[in-house]
Amino acid sequence: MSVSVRDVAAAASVSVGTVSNVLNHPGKVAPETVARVQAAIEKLGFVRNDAARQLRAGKSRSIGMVVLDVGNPFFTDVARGAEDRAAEDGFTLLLGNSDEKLAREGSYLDLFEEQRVHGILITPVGEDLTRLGRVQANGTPAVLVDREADRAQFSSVSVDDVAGGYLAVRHLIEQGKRRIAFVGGPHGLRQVQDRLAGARKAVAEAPGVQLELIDTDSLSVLQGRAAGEALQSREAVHRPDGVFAANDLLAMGVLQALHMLGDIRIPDDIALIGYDDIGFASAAVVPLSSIRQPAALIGYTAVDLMLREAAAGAGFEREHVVFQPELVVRQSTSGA
Amino acid sequence: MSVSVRDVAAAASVSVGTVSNVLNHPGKVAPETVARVQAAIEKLGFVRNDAARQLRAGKSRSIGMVVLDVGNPFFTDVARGAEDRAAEDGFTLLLGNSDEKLAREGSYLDLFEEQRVHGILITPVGEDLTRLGRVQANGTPAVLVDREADRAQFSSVSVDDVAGGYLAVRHLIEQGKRRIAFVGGPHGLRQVQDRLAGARKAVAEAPGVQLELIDTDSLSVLQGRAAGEALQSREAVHRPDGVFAANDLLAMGVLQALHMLGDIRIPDDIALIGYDDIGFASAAVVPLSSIRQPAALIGYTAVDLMLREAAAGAGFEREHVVFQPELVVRQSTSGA
DNA sequence: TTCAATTCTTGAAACGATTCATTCTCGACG
DNA sequence: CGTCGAGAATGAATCGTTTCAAGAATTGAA
Repeated sequence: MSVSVRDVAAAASVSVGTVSNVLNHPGKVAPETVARVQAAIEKLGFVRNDAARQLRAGKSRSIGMVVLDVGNPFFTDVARGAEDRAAEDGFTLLLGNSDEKLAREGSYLDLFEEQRVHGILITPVGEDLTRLGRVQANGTPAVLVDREADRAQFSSVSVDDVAGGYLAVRHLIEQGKRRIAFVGGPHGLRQVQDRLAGARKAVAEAPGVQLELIDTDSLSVLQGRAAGEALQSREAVHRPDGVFAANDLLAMGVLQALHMLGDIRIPDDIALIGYDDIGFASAAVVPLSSIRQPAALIGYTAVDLMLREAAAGAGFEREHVVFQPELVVRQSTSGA
Repeated sequence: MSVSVRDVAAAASVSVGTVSNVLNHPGKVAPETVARVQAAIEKLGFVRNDAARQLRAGKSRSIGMVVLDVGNPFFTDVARGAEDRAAEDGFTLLLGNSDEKLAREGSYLDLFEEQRVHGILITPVGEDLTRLGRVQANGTPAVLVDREADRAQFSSVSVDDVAGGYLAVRHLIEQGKRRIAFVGGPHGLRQVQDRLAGARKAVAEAPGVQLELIDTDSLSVLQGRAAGEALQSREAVHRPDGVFAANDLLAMGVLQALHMLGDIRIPDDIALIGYDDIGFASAAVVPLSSIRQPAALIGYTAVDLMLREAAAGAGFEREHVVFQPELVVRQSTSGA
């Protein structure tokens, strides 16, 4: 059914080895032979069988990536950066979506292992990285994205989320806000923990400022809207006057709820700041203040580290790149 | 280096065939043997080599999908639906991003062919589908997504874009708008052509209404912003009073430009409507009217058709599912 | 004319899982 | 007591590509 090198070899009256050389080391083959083989390939419509190729090579030309949420523009931006770097070296990016679920994350890791992927980029759902450690021990380099852990074991590319949380809440406090609410969850996510830790730090430095936690099940617009509705249904005096959402999707949900259902003024009654600075943040009902992370660069760098680790082999010194987040002020916190 | 069935077989004192049976047809193996083999698998940390598996099987358990823009939530929603359907049958979705570029589309098709993918879902960049036809002829079913073509050759799942364009512009006209501008491009994209055709139809029905075309290089927020800035810099009398953008990203860009840079009132001075009804549309500065498409369902259905075609084999009667778009009115066209 | 040095080409041996025709083991039944 | 058959297990052959040691052909120098 499918055309193989054998068929091409026969059609061009050469050996299979020569066909393979034309494909992979054309310099080693006489020009006219190359032409003849290529004509045969063209004529027969030969397409390399990647499975056989990989079987022989022992490793694939793909890189596996698992993100928390493909619906979040932040992660698609990271993936884009990763894809760019991968393409530079002829690698393909396989993108998996864990949806913040351990089970889905696990099944992508299974898949990637079975595919003998060249390396793995992952934003892990939980704290437990033993599974990933095992993969790594078997020779597949893994790089943590947007998350730092056990520095000796995994390379990582991250942004200082504690600093980001601090920036966000300090900014709210500087705007005169005193009753701050942190909207986010699940708390198993390191991003959530760190951003909250930064928030706590900023609050601790400012006497008289209170911090309230409003938990969500995930970092989605829907969850944000639910949180916003909860706030909106409270009596005005019991509402916070500043809200820090763990990411922009949540923030946009909160914004929708507050703005559309209620008569709450933003930022006068409640100031709102998000995290990630996704492209849509600036186009929101009230343009959203946020903490910017260099998404594409994170992805690019992660693949870079991974490829370096793969090339270096066993005794590789793990690297850790930490970017600094940046405060972006828009109308949702600054009425002017 | 890597553990193979052979190693497992040796460790469990059985033959390789038995190990394979434990993996694939556990019913054919005596329970105690299954246990022994599984213990060996566990102990050695055996992971199936997918390349070898595929080589033998001749086809992979993956489905390839090429979309125009992963940054567009519409397509990630479609992909999500596709992934769901694929997962139901144990397939994996490989997601490629053509970025509206023929070259990138081509390299994904190459990749998918080499991977002997089970089937292909694609929103093609251009008009020329001969390449895709060849792939299809080689036994890999291809389903067109959000695009209908040569009905005998490819199955397709689409939305009636002409109807959608018609709905959008008729709505603008009903709001009393008379000088309509269509923002979109490149015109090589069928989506753009059809939506424009619908717009033309609506304009043709309404005496005295003019249609102006504002071309863009792609369907992105950035391009939309450029178009919006161009409009904004015109003298008021030369501006359109209704704008139909070929998708929501463009519309949001236009909105940003008009709203932030200028003193143009929306919808009073200019009414604006987009297409796709992405989640962010309702959270825009001015909540955006749009044409809704059942994104996830489109993806789900596309995989469904593809799997049916793959199962049926050669003499398969192509199917064509066409969904109807729906007008969603928000403040950007209806001041109330 | 011969020999050495290049430059090309060859074809068998891997890679690792799956398949399938065979062989082996029991137990039941006549 | 011999035979038959179901249930288990076996292992060689296979998928299609790449690699690599070895052979063939060509060139130039002596």
